[in-house]
Amino acid sequence: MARFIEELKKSHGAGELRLAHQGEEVVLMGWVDTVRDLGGTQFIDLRDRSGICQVVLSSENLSADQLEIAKSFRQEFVVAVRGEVIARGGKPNPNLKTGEIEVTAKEVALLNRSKPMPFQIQDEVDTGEEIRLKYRFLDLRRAPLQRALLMRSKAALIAREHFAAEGFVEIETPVLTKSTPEGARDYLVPSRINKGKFFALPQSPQLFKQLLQVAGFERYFQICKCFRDEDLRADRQPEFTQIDLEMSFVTPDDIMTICDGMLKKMFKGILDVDIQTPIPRITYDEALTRYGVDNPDVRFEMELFDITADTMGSAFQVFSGPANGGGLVTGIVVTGGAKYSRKDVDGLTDFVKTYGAKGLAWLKRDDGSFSGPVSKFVDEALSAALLDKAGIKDGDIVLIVADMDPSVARTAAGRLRTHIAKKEGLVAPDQFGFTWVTEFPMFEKDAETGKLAAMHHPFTSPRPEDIALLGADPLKVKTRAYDIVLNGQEIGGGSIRIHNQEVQAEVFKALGIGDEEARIKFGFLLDALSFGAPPHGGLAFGFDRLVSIMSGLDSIRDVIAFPKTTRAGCLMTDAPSEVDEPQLKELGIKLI
RNA sequence: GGGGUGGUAGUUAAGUUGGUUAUAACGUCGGCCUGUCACGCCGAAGGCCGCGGGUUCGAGUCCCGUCCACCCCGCCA
Repeated sequence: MARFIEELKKSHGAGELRLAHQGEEVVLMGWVDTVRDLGGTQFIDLRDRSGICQVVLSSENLSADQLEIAKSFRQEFVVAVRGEVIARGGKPNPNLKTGEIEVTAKEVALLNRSKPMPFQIQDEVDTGEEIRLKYRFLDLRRAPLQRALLMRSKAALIAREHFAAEGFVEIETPVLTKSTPEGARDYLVPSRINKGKFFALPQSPQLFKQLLQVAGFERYFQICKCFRDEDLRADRQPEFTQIDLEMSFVTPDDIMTICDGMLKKMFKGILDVDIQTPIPRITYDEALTRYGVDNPDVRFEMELFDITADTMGSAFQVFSGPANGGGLVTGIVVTGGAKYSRKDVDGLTDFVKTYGAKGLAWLKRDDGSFSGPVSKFVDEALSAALLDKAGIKDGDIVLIVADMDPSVARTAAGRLRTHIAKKEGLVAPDQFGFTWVTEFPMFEKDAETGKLAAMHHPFTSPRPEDIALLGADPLKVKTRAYDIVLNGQEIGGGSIRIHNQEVQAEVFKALGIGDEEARIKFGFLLDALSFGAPPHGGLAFGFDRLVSIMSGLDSIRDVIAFPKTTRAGCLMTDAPSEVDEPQLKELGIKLI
């Protein structure tokens, strides 16, 4: 074994060998992917990061001692082989990139054994995620996960190259920082030296990157971990990675342009996909009107219609009630949807109910007439609206959501839109649809307390023309904020920030944050704004989401080397775990 | 916090109305095999049916609770 590694160095990746290497002596090291022992001749597929190559082990080329070692090879043993690349004696294997050749072993070594695998190391694996997460180091041997992490690495490199070329400075910000009660729940870290006090892990480096603008760096970026102690989803992990940037003396357009450039390079460099730039921009209001959501999937049409005005006189209370009561009557037309069974529509009804809709009204169009339980309510106004505004045609179904709360109707219809697109396969898997969504409202009303809350964050700059509205009609105030949306997922967001302490004070006031409270929570920021803060703004990409979409994977867990479960734990390390009493005592912490 | 799906050999699954010894495939182990490539053939081992109660003569199967994984709503400035 010492002969390999110390004297005989690995010369090639197993997956790199081609007919051009014919006749060369190579040294391969890697894992035994499969063993095919025919008795007198034994074939193994040797796998390393680069791929797979067939190795021939036979008595014709190996001594008895060596042959005995070869016979001991099992799946996932770590082995080394010295041998000659030859053209396949048998037929080529079209399933392997190295299928034209094989390596005739002249010397072999067993570098390490392996226990039997908990699951097979194959590209397509049907093993449950629970067992794969427990043995994550084995799951990561699989080619799809290797590809995803290699892609992630490449994407990070392209981002660094892009921002470096644009004059950005990469600066690290603290991981142990101050808890801020706004926003997501903080992960807290106790301080041994300051008993009873806690650091918080950053939800984002937001304030620090603004302070770096006050410091005069003008262009900052960082690829950094962020932490949020909230419930998990397929696209949400408690710790995740942002590509974070901030610039001075810029408009929203400047920032969007810089980000367009990064995305263009990434998609070209990694997927060889050309993104049309500038990426289209629509306002928040337009996104809601056309798609019902602020993260629209723009890869397909099926836009929402608004028939509120057309149903005011309807005899159907489900429509006329909301239509006359400040609500909304909206929906979508599914082309060819007349084929839907009652059961299909029931399923869609259950779907919209999860978003708070009371139900789903539907009408089918066939042979120039409407059918369905609601058809008896189709008066002239509704018929005209469905034909002209909604554009329903023979063979279609129209799905309508009406609600006294316009946002409930919009959200339900909007989610229904993407739900059906997925069901009907309206989007190709390798299709990418980008859009910017701009001019978000400054505030939204908290459903429980009725108080105003910052929609983005309280440092977001209102549109200059809306500053006067801050006191008078805050819900009308629009901001210089923008989200970048890809395939219906928010992959980044940012804004121009407030650089003027009077405006900042007004925003705090609108949020019901008093002077004293503001000073305690954000005193350092207000301080900084008072010492010549330049106009500035920025954005942060959700790096995990971006990579997961690029790699065509459904969950960001698949692009994170060691992800956590939906209960925010790690099945491999068993974190989080209990700690010893002395450790708690040292920190001055007592469990209740 | 709420809703849903699932949990049976190492892995993936089947398991009828509650009924004898809980099946299969892959993997593992042993044997045979010199051109296989998901090698093939023969044989063997391998089970806390997630966990805890309950109903019953009898529970993988029915009931209650609980844990875990995943998906969704709420939440995520």
